[in-house]
Formats: sequence, structure tokens, C-alpha cells
Amino acid sequence: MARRSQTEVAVLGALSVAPMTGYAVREAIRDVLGHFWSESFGQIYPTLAGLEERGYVRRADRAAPFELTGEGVARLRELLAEPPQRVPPRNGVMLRLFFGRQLGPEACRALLLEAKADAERQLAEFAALRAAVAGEGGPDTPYSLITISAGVHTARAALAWAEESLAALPEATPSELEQPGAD
Amino acid sequence: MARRSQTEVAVLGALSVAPMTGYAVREAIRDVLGHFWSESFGQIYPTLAGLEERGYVRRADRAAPFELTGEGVARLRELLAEPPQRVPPRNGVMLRLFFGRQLGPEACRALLLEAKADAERQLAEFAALRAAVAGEGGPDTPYSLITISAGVHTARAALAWAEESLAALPEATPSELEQPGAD
DNA sequence: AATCACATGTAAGGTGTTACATGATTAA
DNA sequence: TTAATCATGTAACACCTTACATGTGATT
Repeated sequence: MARRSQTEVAVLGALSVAPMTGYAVREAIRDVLGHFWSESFGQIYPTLAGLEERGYVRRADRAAPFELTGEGVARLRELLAEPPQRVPPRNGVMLRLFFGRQLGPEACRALLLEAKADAERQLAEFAALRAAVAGEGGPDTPYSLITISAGVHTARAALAWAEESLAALPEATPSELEQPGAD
Repeated sequence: MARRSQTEVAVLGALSVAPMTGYAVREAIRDVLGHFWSESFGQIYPTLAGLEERGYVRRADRAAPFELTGEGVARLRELLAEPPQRVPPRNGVMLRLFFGRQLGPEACRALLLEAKADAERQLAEFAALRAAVAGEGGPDTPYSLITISAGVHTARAALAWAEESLAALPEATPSELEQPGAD
């Protein structure tokens, strides 16, 4: 039966900032929530239709932007108040490193270098994002900054981990280097 | 068409450590890989069946433990060498904090306290795990330690972030505190 | 004898991803 | 007028989760 979908939360949340088209909801989720949330775009219109049917969303006529109703705001608050669903972890990089003996030290090294580059890229993105958001200064700003800060902390941790692990890797490899594909 | 499943990697990887029953594979994934990987247990037996059919896995008779064939080892290495699939992020806590203005400062505070407690719990678990793994000293140990280290770094980052954000939260709340449910 | 853990599965049904289909509007 | 972007969807299908079904072996 699978976990309950949280697509509604993301869609209602996006519309709580401002009325917008489905297309704009999709872009907001990609560009604004993108660092910690993602949606299948194929789900957005069906979700909007369902929300409209239940009276949480209505369409204003011109250019048909979707708009939250009063019930929609209440519904959003209700959903936000539910305990967050923990998504089961599924980290492909860790899965590979864990079986690093099978994968080989060189490939592990490459994975760690890529993780490091990823973390650095993210840090730069978050710095730019933080500057942009802090400049706005709206009522949602403090909350945006909290999520950006989480990204910064996580990326810094990933960077430190990757560097530390790269330094630790060679110690384990001298014996294996001789027999890369050997059984 | 959805991303390619990596269930095979986890199952083949588990069997690469030692032949074992499907039941044991399931426990290994839960208890050993659990910090960074998870599987639907309903997938494990069908996956094993598929692997057996393609000759990557065979059954030894007694107590029917599943065992990797030579092709199975090769297949595992092949899969490990593929670029890791990034799972789209879906962080329910961040989603709630981002819309914290709708959720209210008190609930945000509760989320952060819970995140902090989670991080502390994880740090304790990782410390115990690290001690246990380091004691073994097998050929897979250095790779296990790398993944555990990632967990430690991440948990420490989460802890620091939660504490920092808890301290930052009150500054944003004095005006909202007067009108908790008001529209 | 009953209970619990081990062991191997199956079934139902929601969820999510990707790719495609279709039209309106704007820009070069 | 061709192309690109905006805009609203639909369809196919793989994936995943949960719950159930069934039997064995050991322990109390």
C-alpha cells in the first residue's frame, strides 16, 4: 500500500506563497524546493485536479492560475502538522563504497572525488541562494534560511568526509593493487 | 519508466560476503546496510529468483542457502561500476520547515528538537557500530568504516544545524506568537 | 503443546518516472 | 513562419510497500 504521498503538501505549499499556474508550480518545486524536495511532474496536474475537486484549490479565470481556497490553507496546515514521513535511505554511493573491495580502490577513489566535487558545487549554490533569499526579507525568509543552512551543514560534512576518506583509502590498497580483477 | 532498480546490487553484495538464506539477506540489508540502504522485503525473493534464473546465484542443497556463482561476482562488479543513481531528495522535515510560517513556530521548534534527538541517537549508534566493525578487522573493514564515517559526519552536521536553528528561531517569532491560528 | 524465530514466498494496489500528445503565446 | 517557451494534460509501466499465506524447527 505504500506510504502516503506528500505531493499534496508540496503543491499546496507552493500555492500558499502565491496563486500560479500548474506550470509555475512545477518550476517552483524544481527551482525553489529542489534542494530538499522533488516531484514527478506527471503527478502535479492530477494532484491539482484532485485538490480542486475537494475544494482546496480553485481556478481564477484569466490565464487559469490555480489558487488556494480557505479550506486549502487549512488543509495545508493540517498536512504540515502531521509527522514527517521518513523516506527509507537509498544512497547509491554508500552502497558502492560499502562493497568497495569488489569495486576496487581506484573506482572508490573516483567516487569520493566526485562526491567531493558535488559537495563543493553545492556549497557554492547554497551561498548564492542564501545571498538572494536574505536580500528579499519577506516573512518566509527565516524559514528558507533554515533549510538552506541545513544544506550548507550537510554539504560541508560531505566535503570533510570525502577528503578524510580519500586520505584514508590508500592505506587499504597496497595489497589489492596487484590483483585488480583476480578472483 | 522509472529508474533502474538497485535491489540486485544490494542482494548480490550481501551474498558476496557469504552464502546465506533469503531470510538472512533480508536481515543483513536491514541491520548492516540499514544506515544508508533499504529494501522492500517483498522484493528480495523475486529478485533472488530472477538472479538464479540468469545464473548469477545458485542454491546449495542443505538448508537451501543462496550462493553467488562466478558470473554472479562478475555481475556484481559490473553493477557496482555503473554510475550511482541519485535518488531525488524528499526530506519531509525540510518541507515542513520551509513552510514554517504556515506551520507555526512552536511546531517548527518541535521538529528541530526531534531532529536533534535523532542526530544524537544516530551518533551513539555509529559509535557502537564503529567499535564493533573495527574489532573484526576483515578485508571489508576499511570500506565499512568509510560508510560509517559518512554517517558520523552527517549526524554531527545535523546536530549542529538543529542547535543553531533552534537558537535562531525565536528571533523570527515574536510577531507571529500573538496569532497562532489567525488567518 | 504452544510459542517464537526461521524460511520462502504471493497478492493487491498505490506511487513515481518517463515519454508522449496537444495547443496557445511569444519572439526572431 | 519557424522555433521556443508556456501550459495542461495522459499513458504505460516499473517500482515499492504492506499484508497475508504457509510451512519448519527449536525452545519452554
